[in-house]
Amino acid sequence: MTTHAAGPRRLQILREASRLFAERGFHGVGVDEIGAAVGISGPALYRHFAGKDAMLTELLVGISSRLRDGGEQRVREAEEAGRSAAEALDALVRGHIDFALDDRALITLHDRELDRLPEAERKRVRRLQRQYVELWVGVARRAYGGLSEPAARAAVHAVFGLLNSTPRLSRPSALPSREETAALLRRMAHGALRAAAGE
Amino acid sequence: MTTHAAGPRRLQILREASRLFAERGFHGVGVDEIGAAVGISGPALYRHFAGKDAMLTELLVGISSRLRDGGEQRVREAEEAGRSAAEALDALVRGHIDFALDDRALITLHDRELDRLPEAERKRVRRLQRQYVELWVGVARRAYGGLSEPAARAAVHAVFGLLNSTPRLSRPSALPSREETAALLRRMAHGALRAAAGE
DNA sequence: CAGGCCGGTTAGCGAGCGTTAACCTGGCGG
DNA sequence: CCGCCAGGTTAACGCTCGCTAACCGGCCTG
Repeated sequence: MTTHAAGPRRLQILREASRLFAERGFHGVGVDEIGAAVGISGPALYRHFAGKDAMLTELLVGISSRLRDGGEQRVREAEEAGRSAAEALDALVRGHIDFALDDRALITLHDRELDRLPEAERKRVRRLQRQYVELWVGVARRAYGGLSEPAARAAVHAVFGLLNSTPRLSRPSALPSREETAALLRRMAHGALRAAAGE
Repeated sequence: MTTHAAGPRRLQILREASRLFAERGFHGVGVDEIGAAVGISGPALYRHFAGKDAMLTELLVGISSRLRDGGEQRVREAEEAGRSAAEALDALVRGHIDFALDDRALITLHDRELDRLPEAERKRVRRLQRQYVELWVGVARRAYGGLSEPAARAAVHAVFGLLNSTPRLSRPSALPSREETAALLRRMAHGALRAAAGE
């Protein structure tokens, strides 16, 4: 079969691989290094993954799915509770911030290494990403009046860039506490969206 | 000597190299490809550059210098004309937007491939980047009252993420016109900064 | 207690990479 | 007219990389 079974080793490998890929880029990390990071060496990885590409694929598909599924769930919950579109949008913002602050390496990979995937998998990831964007675009347009669809899409991309900026900071120690950072990003995201809609 | 002379060929190579590096990553592009992109093949590049690393170095040092120098000039001009800190900040925003929209490939490299530089050059580029950030931080804190220095730094990084988001769009054709995009980004940047300062 | 399989090991292969070497050519200055 | 040099060429080298092959020990099962 083409897929391997699950297991704690597998997860450990994925965690270390995501860290290394984020630090030095997909092509900049060798399989021996990934193996060494989990205490085994080199070709033993092939007992768990079909190859180096398969690791990146699994990481990117995983993160895109989690983003989209988490987003859809938050919006659904807000709607079922009868909350406003503005509140649903805030739920999306908070969810994305949690993700960006807790899984910095994955966020980095997510918008940096997509082009290193083989064609078929790349399409799959792009589809998930597009669905996530469209979810935001819909909610944002309902929350703010004067947003055309192209403008909303550009604005959403810009907000993603804003929210994903923290992983790029060289020393995270230079940041305020996690809660302060989250609050700051949340305020900025809403400020940016409000301004995009033209006050 | 270690440096090569200037020349149109050199610039042509740098332009194509930046495009290719941005598309597929530094490690994902071979020297033969870069050569082919300018109509010569492979090792002929070594008549113009000491090596592949030297091309990336020159690109990153160049862009970081242009950003910092351009920013300092704008702030200086604003101060000499007696304009407010808010206006100086707007000048920084506009300048950065022009850069992001006109040199998309370079902006991408700038925050994606820094780690592929040899240690010495990387320090040099980081120093330029830090100076640019500090320029923004100073102006932003003068323009808005309630911004602590760590918060201002995080906010500035976030705004960079926002402004640099457009190159990541798969098809730029999905964007509004250049002027509309610039205006949108400008509004969003100021909205985000205002919100960071706490209204 | 025998056997299979799970998850390791080391050795090695084949391709691709950046780089160097050796050679060539056309234009320009003395 | 001669020689030099700038700017190309192709061949080849050495290294690194992803991956496969061959082998092996421990544990669980029949």
